[in-house]
Amino acid sequence: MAYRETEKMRQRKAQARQRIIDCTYECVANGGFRSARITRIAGLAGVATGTIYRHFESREDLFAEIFRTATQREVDKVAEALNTDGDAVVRLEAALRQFAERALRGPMMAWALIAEPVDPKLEEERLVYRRAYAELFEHAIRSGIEEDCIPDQDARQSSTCLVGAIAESLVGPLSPTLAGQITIADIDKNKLVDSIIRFCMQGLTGTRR
Amino acid sequence: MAYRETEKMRQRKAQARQRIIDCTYECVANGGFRSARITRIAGLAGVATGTIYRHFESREDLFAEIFRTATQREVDKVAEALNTDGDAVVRLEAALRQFAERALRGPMMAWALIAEPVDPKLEEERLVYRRAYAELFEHAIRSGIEEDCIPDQDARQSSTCLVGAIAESLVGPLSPTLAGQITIADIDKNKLVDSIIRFCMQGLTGTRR
DNA sequence: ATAAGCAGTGAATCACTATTCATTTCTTGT
DNA sequence: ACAAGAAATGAATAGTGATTCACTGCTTAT
Repeated sequence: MAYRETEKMRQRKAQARQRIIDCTYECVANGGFRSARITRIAGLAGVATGTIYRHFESREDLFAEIFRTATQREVDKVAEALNTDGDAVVRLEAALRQFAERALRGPMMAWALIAEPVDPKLEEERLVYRRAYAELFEHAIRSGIEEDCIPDQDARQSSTCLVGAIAESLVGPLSPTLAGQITIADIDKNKLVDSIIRFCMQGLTGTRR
Repeated sequence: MAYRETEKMRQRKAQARQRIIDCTYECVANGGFRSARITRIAGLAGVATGTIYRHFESREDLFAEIFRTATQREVDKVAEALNTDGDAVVRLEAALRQFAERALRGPMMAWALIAEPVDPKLEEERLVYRRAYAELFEHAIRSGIEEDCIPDQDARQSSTCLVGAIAESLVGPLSPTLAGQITIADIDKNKLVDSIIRFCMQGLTGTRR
């Protein structure tokens, strides 16, 4: 025997893998999934195209990992906002705001995750994550119903509507044709976020504020 | 001179064109845009692949026409529902119901139009039509505000939320993996549609019913 | 019947990239 | 220094399906 995997090698490989992930992330954050070419990613990461395939089964697989990592980060942020103090209404507002504001801060990545047309495998991931958001909201709505600050309703259905309303409201502002050209002023952003939230909270609580 | 286009020829060509359109429609209603192959369409229409290109610039072009026709039909139905008698709240409810029920009646086509990942050109069309729906709703909301049956609000924003909420609520039930396997019972459909509408109307009016 | 010109044909081509794999380069233990 | 194996390389390949275009066959007016 002569060669055996050492810690040094393990680390070096892990670094390469991470570099590939980072560069893919950068490519996606820059132009979405569709325009992210393997050759380009390899070039950025300073490896040969073949090397990518020593770390990932396929392009789709690599993308799926990026998708999951990036979306999980967002889901966690929303979960965090839902875990603060206050009644369910306050927490839901905070969560919706978190979601929308983060999306507007990284519009291209948000678009890629929320609305870019993607291959079936990624689309499946997307559905999973939309459900993940919906479930977080659903849970909060249920607490709200128990706490009596939200009227009784089909929590699951309402949560789906929340996800849809916020996603749709963001698609326009996030769409790359616009995002590339127009810079959305902070004031507009705030107005946008406020009015999304108002609609959603009215939908939930049945009361104006 | 010898050959000159006659009425007979014009009609024959128009028929071929229509056959191509019909068969494309059928293919899309059967498996969405992505799986609709030119060769298959040509086969169904009883023409050679090359003939398709005598009638349409490109595959994308053909699809765009199908997309526009099919979506316009839906938009018209919604517009119709909004044009009946009654106050704005009643008319909006009718419109939302129309939208949802028609989608559930033709789930694959609805999915193709609303949620299937498509090429950029079609995606652009889709955005246009989402705006078209939103504008119809927006107009109705404004009348509602004038009629005093809907409280003052950002009508444009609310209309976008309506489109998002209803689209998202339908995406799950429409998604082909499900649609192919599960048949959605009429009772479930009614419950689904009712709860979508309840959320949306609460979001608009700020009152429970 | 004939010639001019358009419509239809479909096998061959093209375009596009992800993916492969024979080869090279590097790492390790003796 | 060397041999055994692993990792990296990147030019060549492959898969896919839209699109082309040289040719065939109709239609029309004379």
